Amino acid sequence: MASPSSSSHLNFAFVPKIEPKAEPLELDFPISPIGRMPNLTHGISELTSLSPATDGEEKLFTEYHRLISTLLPTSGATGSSDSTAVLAVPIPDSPAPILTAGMSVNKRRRRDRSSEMVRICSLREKDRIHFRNLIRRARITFESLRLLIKQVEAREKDFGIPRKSSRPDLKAAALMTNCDLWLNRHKRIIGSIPGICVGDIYFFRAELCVIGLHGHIQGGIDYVSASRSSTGEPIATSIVASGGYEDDEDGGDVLIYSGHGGREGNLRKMCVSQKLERGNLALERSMRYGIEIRVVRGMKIDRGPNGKVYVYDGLYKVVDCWMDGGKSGLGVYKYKLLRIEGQEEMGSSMFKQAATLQVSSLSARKGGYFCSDISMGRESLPVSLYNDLDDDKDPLHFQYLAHPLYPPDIQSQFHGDGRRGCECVTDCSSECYCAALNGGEFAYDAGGVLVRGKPLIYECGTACMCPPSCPNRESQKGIRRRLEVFRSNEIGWGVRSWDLVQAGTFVCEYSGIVLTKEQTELLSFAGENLVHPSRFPARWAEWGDVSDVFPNYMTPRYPLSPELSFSLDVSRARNLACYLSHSCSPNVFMQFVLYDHHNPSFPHLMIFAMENIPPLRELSIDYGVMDEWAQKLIAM
DNA sequence: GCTTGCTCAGGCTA
DNA sequence: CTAGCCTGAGCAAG
Repeated sequence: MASPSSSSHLNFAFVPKIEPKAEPLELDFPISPIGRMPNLTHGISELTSLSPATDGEEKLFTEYHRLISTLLPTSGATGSSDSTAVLAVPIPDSPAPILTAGMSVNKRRRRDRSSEMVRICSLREKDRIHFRNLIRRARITFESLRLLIKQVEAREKDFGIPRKSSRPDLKAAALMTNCDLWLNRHKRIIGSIPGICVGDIYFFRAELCVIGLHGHIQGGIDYVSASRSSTGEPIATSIVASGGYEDDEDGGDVLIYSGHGGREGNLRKMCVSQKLERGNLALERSMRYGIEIRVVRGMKIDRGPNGKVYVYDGLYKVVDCWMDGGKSGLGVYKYKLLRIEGQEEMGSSMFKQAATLQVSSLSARKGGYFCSDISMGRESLPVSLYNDLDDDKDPLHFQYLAHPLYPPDIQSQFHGDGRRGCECVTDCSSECYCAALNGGEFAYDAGGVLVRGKPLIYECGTACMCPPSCPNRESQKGIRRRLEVFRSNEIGWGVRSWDLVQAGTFVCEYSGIVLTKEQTELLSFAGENLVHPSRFPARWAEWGDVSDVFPNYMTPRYPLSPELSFSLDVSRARNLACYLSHSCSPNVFMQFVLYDHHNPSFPHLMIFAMENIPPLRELSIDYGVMDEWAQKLIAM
């Protein structure tokens, strides 16, 4: 097996990270009961018992049945695999509703939060992956629903239907509640939650609730209530430190947190002194019993849907508690929390570290930065190269291709393909020609976020009249975040971002020299390793999948994408994408896009985020073929 | 069980 | 750009 840097032809770096596939969980990992809590009797399988989407309240559903059925992909769009037929398919007038009016929704009461406290001490690797996948699935469902609801409401607005207050985050969470899709509600987990990593980032409080990291949509202190705790005392489990109280001081490993209460309504100012009750008492009791507290920090950011992110910073212990005069002169409870040692680096400090990288020049950075831009200006932003392990500067030895290079005869065909574009002067609307190509809707929302993956996306392109700022040109605008190719012991080469990457946004294109089917066969025969677009699993289908909530949801089948037979040769020329590492639970996925020509047999390979990816976390994609390869590696 | 009060949201507007 | 207004929904407690 060739190492990433010594192979003579295929030198790209998606080699060595091998993760076993998630398997059904065995139920014997150790869980320690807390205090006088009863021993766990049911086993951890309960943690995974998500019931199917059958229950719920009719009201929310019926409202969204109707609306969403006009938007969700349907099975109605059939057509031949002939590429010219794709262009001929008109906008469906009334898509077959995926949610029929009579769909039965059994009423069942939402499950109450449990009071049984458990601590999960250690997880085997395959359990870790299993839980990670559960969390991933819940987050994708939440975000997909949120984007979908946003899209529905934007369309309503276009039709002049007024809406009072739009809170797609709350609605998404409510739909998931109705289907009993909130995680970790039937056990109160003390300490780390399986599947949630230090550094994970969220944009909405509702999302924290959905995955069970923190139980309150507004409240800062989550605790097991006194009435439900076996000792009759409230026990705190997690806090969100958003800086909402004037007395909060945040020093990273040491956190001074203010208790709640003492305020009226939504006022930020204190009105009366706080009392040692509810969450305040819970934090004090957690200190007394040595219970660890999950800490989520709210941080302001420039990007993102609401200018704010929530970062999970790991476990802390309350070490001190006192009543303070407070800046307002009123009594405020203060808690000193110390971060437990031996955890992954704090997510919030990764933000700070990444921010320093943004402003410092190459020479001012500490060792390891070899090159400030391996693309030599060919990408829209510089792509830096980092290696503090050895002298390998492999990525510098290739010609940098920001966009794929098509064979001349193929390219000449593109010009004769009779393509036309839209004639929109300002913003493209759903009436636009390009919208029709996509089945009457655009793939992206107004903010340029991919609403759901599709077999193929037609962006507005060179033949269109609309301005370059058109939202339907998202992936052709080039990379929007500072990306870095870096060397690590575990993965050989990898790619990471200096900025946080919001789920559903474009990351980069996968580039190389395009080989036709015939050339591919010839070179494969010669033993050349090539990137085969057809081998990427259809991970795009996961992005936008709301079938857990709407069982009739169908994966988009339109626009049609023919079987892809071309390949990319990245042995001579490439871009940063070929340094993406492989994972079975990837955080980015491949989406095929057309914009500069209309030949669906040769789409662009565009990479989008399927999770919110914190700064400096490695990006990983599912190469598909790796399973076989990984097995060989394991066998060696 | 139901109701009420509490809450470091988030969206919109002036 | 920010303050303020307003609706919001889960939870604990009564």
